[in-house]
Amino acid sequence: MPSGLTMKDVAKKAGVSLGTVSNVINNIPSVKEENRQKVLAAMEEMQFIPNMMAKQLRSSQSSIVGLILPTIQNPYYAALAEGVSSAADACEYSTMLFVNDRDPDKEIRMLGDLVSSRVAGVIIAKSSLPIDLMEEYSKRTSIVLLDSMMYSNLKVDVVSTTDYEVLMAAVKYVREMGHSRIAYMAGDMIFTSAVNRMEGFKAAMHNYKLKIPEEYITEDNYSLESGYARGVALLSLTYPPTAIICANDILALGVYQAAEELHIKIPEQLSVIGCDNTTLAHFVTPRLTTIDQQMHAQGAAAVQLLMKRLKNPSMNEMPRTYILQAQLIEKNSCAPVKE
Amino acid sequence: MPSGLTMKDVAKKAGVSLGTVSNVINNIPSVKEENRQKVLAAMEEMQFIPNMMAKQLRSSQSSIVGLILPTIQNPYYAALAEGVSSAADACEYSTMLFVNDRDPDKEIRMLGDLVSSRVAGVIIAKSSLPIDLMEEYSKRTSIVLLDSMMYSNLKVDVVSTTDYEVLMAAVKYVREMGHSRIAYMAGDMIFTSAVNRMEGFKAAMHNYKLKIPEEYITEDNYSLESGYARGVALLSLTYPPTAIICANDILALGVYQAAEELHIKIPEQLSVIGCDNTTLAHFVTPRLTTIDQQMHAQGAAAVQLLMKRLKNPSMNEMPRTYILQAQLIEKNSCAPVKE
DNA sequence: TTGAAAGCGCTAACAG
DNA sequence: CTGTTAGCGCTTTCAA
Repeated sequence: MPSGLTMKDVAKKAGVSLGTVSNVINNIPSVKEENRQKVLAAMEEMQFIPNMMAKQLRSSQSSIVGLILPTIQNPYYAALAEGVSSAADACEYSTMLFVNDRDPDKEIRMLGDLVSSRVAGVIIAKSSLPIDLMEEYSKRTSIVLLDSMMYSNLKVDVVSTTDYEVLMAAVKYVREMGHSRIAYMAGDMIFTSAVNRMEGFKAAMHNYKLKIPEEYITEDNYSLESGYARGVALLSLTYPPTAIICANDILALGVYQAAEELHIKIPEQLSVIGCDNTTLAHFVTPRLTTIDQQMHAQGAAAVQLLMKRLKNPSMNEMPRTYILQAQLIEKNSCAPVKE
Repeated sequence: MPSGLTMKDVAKKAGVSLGTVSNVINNIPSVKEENRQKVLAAMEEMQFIPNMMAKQLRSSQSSIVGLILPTIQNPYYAALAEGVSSAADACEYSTMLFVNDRDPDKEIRMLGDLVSSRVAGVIIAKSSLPIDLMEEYSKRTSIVLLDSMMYSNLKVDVVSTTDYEVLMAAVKYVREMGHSRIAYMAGDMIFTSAVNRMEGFKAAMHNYKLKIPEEYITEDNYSLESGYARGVALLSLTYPPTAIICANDILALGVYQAAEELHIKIPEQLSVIGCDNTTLAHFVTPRLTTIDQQMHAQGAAAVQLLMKRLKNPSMNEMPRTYILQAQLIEKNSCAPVKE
């Protein structure tokens, strides 16, 4: 590819100095209008496109935001990515996307690459970075974490939703439909959101003075298979739950399949609540009542947090937390208990 | 953020010259082992992370691949993005992601940004860039197009699937189940894949000497609403189709909703084929027979094409086309016609 | 208001 | 095999 013209070429053609061209490009007002026009004309004519790398190297500031995700095939992370990408775009930043496949080594390498690229900041979802590395890297770039492990005392910002509260709301929702045998299907408990949700669930059950049989709480991965297997197990109990709250929509669909197989009707005989409000929730029958995690908004919030730190580097060293309101989205998978 | 140590600092600490440090970092074999160790030790101790921007500026070669998509919330593009990202990662490239929201102006700006960043190459899905701009940009960076408008005579590489053939296969599939009233629900006809599929459909119908009533072919956007509306219209005809082939899975789900509303049973009374093999196809009842577009593989192929051009810049000026095999994925939404 | 000049951190010749 | 040096294309003083 042609290596591209430089500002020097533009300057020559416009008959001004390199500095003036720079001033025009950066909208420095002190440029004489006549010269500005000359430069603009030259740039247009030569189809000049400035070299970002040189600009960023020289000014040692980047207009790139790094984003590290476990995957992007899950609509949940896709929404996050779009939130980040569009918010960054609105601030004239670009997004560098890395998918780590839940491989901790890849996560480390990718974060290293991002630091190496001297990006403005990095947003990481579901980080499981060892705390010493997180500390190390957080000294070298601004980091915003979404639903990751707990890193106390580190200067990393955090975006999250009201996991605790919304789980309470979910319990309340089915409780008020008369349910008392309520199960919770959790995901991987190393992440903050999982922990908070679990606690919200337990607290709500406790408030209602409802017993939680040991078998009603399960922890496993987020797959359809796991949802199905756990669904079958739950529904085969002597006292099966009449409502199941799942840590994501996929698990809930696994429960749908388990229920279908056991000829248990949803929502008449079993209420199901999912989590994430993915498109899936919309397309299954019955439509799945689910918890909206506002991933798009979370992505945008993460970018905002980053921008704040960049604009004010001397900002309070304290990490900031931005908490969004998770919401129960009422659809058709829950119904009052029938006696 | 601390601006970071430089190779100069490393050189000083290791007691060697800047050049030697560079040689160590770039694995130039001529470095004396003793010095290599000293440099490595110094880098380790100082936690040195090289500055990519400087490296890329100086060597005027980037290790970034640009990716422009209409959206990433559609699993179809998410799979593509993951394919690109992971293939790029395997080649030690990073991915810069842009989501243009189907806004042509954004697409132009984003491509400009990418060229400005002097990325190694750009992969664009569903490009609708005016041909003159495409020509202009294709001179300045390597471009690989996926399912875009036709740009003849331009030096842009293309990745696609066997759209024509697979549509023929789809028709064959339902034809052999006895269907003869087969409708095709198309998408936006400015893109190559849409054109090819349509032609494949018509050719297949022609081969089977089947009539295509005018109402059986519709063109509109890819939304659920459109699928529903067109589904209702088709199924309300005096001679409604017994099989509907849709240009994507979402449309097919719209047809599901239309059928449900009209109390038409799928697949007993109506066969439906989708396209894209998104997770949705897997989760609906009955599972949707669909066409797999291999988006993940397409993404990886796009990266390969780029890599080939980079390794061999003097490569044949001819644009290359990489065609992947689309596949009909048989699930449960089609059945033989009942008389 | 502008031009000249000094680098940003790195790579790649080149001499030694 | 290593050190020195000249830039990559840009921003940013600093004088003029």
